[in-house]
Amino acid sequence: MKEYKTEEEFLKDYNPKDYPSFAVSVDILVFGISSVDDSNYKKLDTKKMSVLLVKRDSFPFKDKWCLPGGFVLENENLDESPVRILKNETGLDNIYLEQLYTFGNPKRDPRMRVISTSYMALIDKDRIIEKKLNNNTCWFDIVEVKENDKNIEVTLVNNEEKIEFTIKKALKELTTDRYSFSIKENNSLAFDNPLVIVSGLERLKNKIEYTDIVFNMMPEKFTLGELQKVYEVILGKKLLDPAFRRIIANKVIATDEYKTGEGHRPSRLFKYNERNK
Amino acid sequence: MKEYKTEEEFLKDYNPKDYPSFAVSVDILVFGISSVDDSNYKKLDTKKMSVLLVKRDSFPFKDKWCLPGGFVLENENLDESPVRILKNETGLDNIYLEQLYTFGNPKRDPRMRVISTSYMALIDKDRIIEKKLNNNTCWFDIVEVKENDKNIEVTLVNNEEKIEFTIKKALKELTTDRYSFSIKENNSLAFDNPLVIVSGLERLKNKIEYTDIVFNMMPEKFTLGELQKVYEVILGKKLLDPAFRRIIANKVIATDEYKTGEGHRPSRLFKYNERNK
DNA sequence: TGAATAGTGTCTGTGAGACAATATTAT
DNA sequence: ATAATATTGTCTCACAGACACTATTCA
Repeated sequence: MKEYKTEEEFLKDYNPKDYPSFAVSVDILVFGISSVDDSNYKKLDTKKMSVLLVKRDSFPFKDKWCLPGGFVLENENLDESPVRILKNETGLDNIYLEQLYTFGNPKRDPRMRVISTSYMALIDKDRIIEKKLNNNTCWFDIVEVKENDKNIEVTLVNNEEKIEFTIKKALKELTTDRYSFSIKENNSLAFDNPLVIVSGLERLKNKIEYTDIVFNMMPEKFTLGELQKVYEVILGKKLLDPAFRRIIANKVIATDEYKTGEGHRPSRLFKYNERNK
Repeated sequence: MKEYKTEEEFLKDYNPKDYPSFAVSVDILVFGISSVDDSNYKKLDTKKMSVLLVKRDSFPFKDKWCLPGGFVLENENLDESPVRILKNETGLDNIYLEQLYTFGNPKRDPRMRVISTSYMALIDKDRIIEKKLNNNTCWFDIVEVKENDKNIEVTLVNNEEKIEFTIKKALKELTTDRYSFSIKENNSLAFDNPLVIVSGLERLKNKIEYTDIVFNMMPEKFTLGELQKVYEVILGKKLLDPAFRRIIANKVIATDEYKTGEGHRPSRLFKYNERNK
């Protein structure tokens, strides 16, 4: 092996082709919260959470749905790649993004060896509803997440289609960590996208409890009832009013405005309290 | 654009060179807990946490210390790469590993474009102390982690050397997430390794509270005093005995054995209670 | 015997769960 | 008036922090 005196000298001789080469892609799991009108004028709108999916128009996985995503560019910072792709594919800009997990199964993509880093994006879907999505891009509502010791079953629907998949939970052998996930049933989604969705759901459920992440999914002003409904959708359970109000008390600031015309007592509008802690 | 009828047909024509190519590497942050003999025969051994570092013998970053790691192989699952590398570089086998974060700054490595996924490994260092490490591999004790609103300062030492670095904490602009980290001062470590170390310290601190991860760093049988000292080293603060015992009460099972000969009342040995929840 | 840790008892304050009660609106 | 949500009050229970006390060993 040749000896080099300086780093410059070494780099001049260096040949990148000596190392295995991979394509690197990102998958973006976009969660959006939106309102569902209730027919009863007295009832509050309910909230639902949706995932943004793209219909693949080319191989591999042609005609299956997949998460928005794409390849990282040659001189692009990994963390900036999802920002660019989200803007291109969906027109969405200035959005909360966080890295989830990097998947690197050699058989992930039949074309070539791909390493894929997944990101989770959170938005208030009502706020961007007017933006036109590409016509191969579509919101799917998360209508059911059934979890027990062994499996997680997820059901997504849009106007015409229904997507279902099942994830198998397994305790890792050696470790005392949480569960590891593997895909058990999946007919509609490309790649290992079901794993990404489940990881994101878990991450969101956890982080809503100890961060202020939820306010990325809220409009600027909101009632506590609305905020509570968002918590309930994400956590998948009802919360008691007084307990909820205690929890979020110092995360919000009251405004002077009220939301009226709802067929019942008007409720005060609140804002996110950014200076919290 | 040519139209393909089947996936097979498409794949035959497909040329991987159409996509930017990256090298993919893993960095492994190995945390080990070990005992420090106290000169006073009556005092309990204290515990310390150490990080495994390797001295680089080639460019880039020649003669700097870095985390064990290497390139992912062509047909290797990403998550299996750190297992192989750990075994080769250190002889360590059957170890708790979890993925931390994937770093992909284009200037990370002067040789070429590299994406690097970091993993955290946890071990009971006393249990493997007899294994001979390569002579360019060395444990550094984490002797100080000073954190305030703006910075995290970390000091590592081995017998001869002292490594210090400072990480700058910044609130992300858009997001309401936790802090984002950047390197402020670093003279001794290669690549972005200081970021990996700090991420791991944070992850460990968090997870020790809501998982059983700590038992990966314990011998099979241990006293509650020892376990408490490990918590204290990781959390960086003293804990009160009764509170601690309440917390870990259903994570451990008492054995019939006692640890004696310590110059004070013997203490019962406990085991990890695996069937917990 | 004394230093040191092991292990337990218990008081207090905080905070979540639960339920009740009151307030206010649009139809 | 009524249905529906908004908002607050408060009781109880679980649990963490804090401190005190007892137990036991070995040089």
